[in-house]
Amino acid sequence: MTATKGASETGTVAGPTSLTHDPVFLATRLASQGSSDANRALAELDLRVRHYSVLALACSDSHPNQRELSQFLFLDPSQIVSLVDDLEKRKAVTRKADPRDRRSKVIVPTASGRRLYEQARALVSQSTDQSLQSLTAAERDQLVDLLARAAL
Amino acid sequence: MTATKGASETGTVAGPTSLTHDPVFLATRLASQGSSDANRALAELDLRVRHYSVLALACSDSHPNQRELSQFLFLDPSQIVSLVDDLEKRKAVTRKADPRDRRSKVIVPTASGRRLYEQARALVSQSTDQSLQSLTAAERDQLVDLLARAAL
DNA sequence: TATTGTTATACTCTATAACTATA
DNA sequence: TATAGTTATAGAGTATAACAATA
Repeated sequence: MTATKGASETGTVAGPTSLTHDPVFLATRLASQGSSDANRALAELDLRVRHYSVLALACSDSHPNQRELSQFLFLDPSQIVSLVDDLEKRKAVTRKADPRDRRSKVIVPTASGRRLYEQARALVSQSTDQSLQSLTAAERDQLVDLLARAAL
Repeated sequence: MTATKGASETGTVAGPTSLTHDPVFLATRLASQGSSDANRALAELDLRVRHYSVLALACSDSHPNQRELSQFLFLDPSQIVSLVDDLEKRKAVTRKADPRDRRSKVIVPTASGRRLYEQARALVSQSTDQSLQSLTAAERDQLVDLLARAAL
């Protein structure tokens, strides 16, 4: 049994607590709820949010190597290995040795990897709209701005 | 080796990505960073954020039973059992059968549990200040308000 | 019959250390 | 010596099902 609920429910613990004013607790709740929803949405592409994050960065213009992915995603290098392994097995990305430092492997998307990313992005976007339906567009922008300054 | 970094670093993936505008991704990063810091701060009390959350709700005026804790914290009922077991072992809370429904067990703090909570709260508060040092007090209030409306 | 709490179990995620190949 | 990636492994967190007590 899972305890995850719909977006606008809090369970029956109603009264204000120190937790309900704690930004880290609230961020954890949003992350848990949002990731769970996004995982459900990505299931039809046989992807998880972790893989989606790696794929998104591979498709960006930053041409990240595995160490950079590790730092940006707060994941251990060994976890990146297995995520990239998975994406490589399904031909969504390849590891390309950096000619200037052959220890370093740049993760580059294949053509089908880019198509997969676009499909996934649409699904995640829908899922996020759902998770944040209680905010107006302006409030959502404000939230993104504040979160980016706090977390990036 | 852990990949968690200080509050103002992003690693070397600099360019804007869809991820850097994704509220769920950003919340996940803040949650990961903030919880990691809070766990480190709580270590001196031999507490983890999970236990702290349960203790905080037990010390609130909502008098939660285990099912309510489960729903509010997005944790499985079986996980609540083990968290409450831990807190009960160290005499911070007790399980009190609800006379109106004897299946239900209300989690109530002991006197020393309340003292533990106050100590923990101070540590978590400091840790959160650290995590959110890049925001002004007004911005932080705004963030809490938006997160509460999105996540509660 | 349905619900609360509990136990047991399997699965995923995370953290740590040791190794290799390059630098 | 130090760093990028890899492997192996152990520990923490999560999900699922079955059960006892109570409603």
